Amino acid sequence: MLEIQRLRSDKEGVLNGLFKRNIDATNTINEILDIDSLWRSSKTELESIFAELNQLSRKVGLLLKEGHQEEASQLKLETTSLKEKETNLKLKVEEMESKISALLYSLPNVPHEDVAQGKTPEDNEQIERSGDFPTFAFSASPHWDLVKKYELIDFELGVKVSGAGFPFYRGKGAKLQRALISFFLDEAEKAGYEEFIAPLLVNEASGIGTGQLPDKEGQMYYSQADDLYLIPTAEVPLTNIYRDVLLPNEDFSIKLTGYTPCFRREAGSYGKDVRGLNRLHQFDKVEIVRIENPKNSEKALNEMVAHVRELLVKLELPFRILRLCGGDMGFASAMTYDFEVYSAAQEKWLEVSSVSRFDTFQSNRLKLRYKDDQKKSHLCHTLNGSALALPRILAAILENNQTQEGITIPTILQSYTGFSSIQ
RNA sequence: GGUGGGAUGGGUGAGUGGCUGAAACCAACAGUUUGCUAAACUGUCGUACGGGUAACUGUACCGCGAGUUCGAAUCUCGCUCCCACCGCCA
Repeated sequence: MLEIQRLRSDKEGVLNGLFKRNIDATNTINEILDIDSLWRSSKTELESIFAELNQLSRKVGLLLKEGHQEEASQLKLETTSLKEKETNLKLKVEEMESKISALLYSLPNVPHEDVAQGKTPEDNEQIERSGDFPTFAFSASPHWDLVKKYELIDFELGVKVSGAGFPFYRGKGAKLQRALISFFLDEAEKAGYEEFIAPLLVNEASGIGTGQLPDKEGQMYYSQADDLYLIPTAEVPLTNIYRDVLLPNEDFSIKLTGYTPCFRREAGSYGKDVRGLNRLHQFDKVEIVRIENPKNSEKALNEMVAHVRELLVKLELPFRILRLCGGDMGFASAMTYDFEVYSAAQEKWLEVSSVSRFDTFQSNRLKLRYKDDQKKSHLCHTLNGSALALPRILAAILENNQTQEGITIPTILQSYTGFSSIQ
């Protein structure tokens, strides 16, 4: 949620920023500011009524103590009209407050100044492209054929037991999955992130904290009997550790990581894009999360990008890094880098990581703050990124490393898998 | 699922209708003392919003939401969460 102070002080900047998302928020912001100024004057008036009532009550108390019954009941009468005014005004103030917050919740984050305007993925800026595309002397198979051939993943079995998008990993497929998770966690640990095993179901407050709720509840699985949501990413439980937290000083850098399954309903997609491992209802992911002083968040973002980049280099996968344009960024993000690996048989780029800074957008909802040297509190910055999402990595490894004899496991993973190829 | 008990500031914990935003202690921070450390002493020590250049000031907040009352941390009702014991279960 944007800070209302920001709208008050820099309306033009916010409007221009949102324009990069192709959103014209002029009406919304004007409405917010109109209500806000009315709210402030009403609030002041309401508080002065409270002050008056408080004084009267105090006087009544004193009078009664001294035994002046008559004068006390006189004063009591005076409060009735005040209380009536109070009730009406209070109602109005509350109405304004909920209107303002509903409008504020509807606004996405303002893109960082370096983010380009744009509408579609075509408008994303390529920052880097690395690694060579593999070439094959035979006709390369897509991963959904490979996993069948080598009995690594069983989609049909998943359909039987759960439904489409819930595959079984089996044998060396399961082992490879486990190897990737361990590798990613170990790398994160080396980079200074503390590992967590997080709850997979979260409450409503957590969903609101990281921006999934309200609005995007359709994307999450929901257990009605318990009023809990299945996490779409570890970002939700990990970041919400710091909901309602006031850090005692300005010297902090919090780095968290965790592996979790992720659950996404992802309604409305079909076709080749969702085939095989490309889009699942349940998938595995290692996430990295950071809570930073605003002055360090740019540095933190760069470190995270470098970290994810290094993972892809070690896995020997051809990849490219994109800085998303305004129109392609997520609701809460101020800047996002997407990582895509090239999957050689499908002959296309697959998104495997998204690294974002949210600035104060999440922390404002989370009420996550720190105290500066002057003991004033400020909102922290939050960041997160996938490091990495497993299925498409697996798809790319399988497709890119296939030979006519089998699939070669990337060297870095071999100590984790215990085998160097899949026949 | 059943039966009890509880929820007060960073922590422990006092407070059952009126200068109580809240005692006391601990922790923390600053200072004095000290060769250093420790101890001792002194002081500071919640958050949010509004007004004010500022000093400051008004209001709200004692799990959440209603209610009673001139006045609620304190009384009433509803809800949530936590703890203990029993049952069930990995």
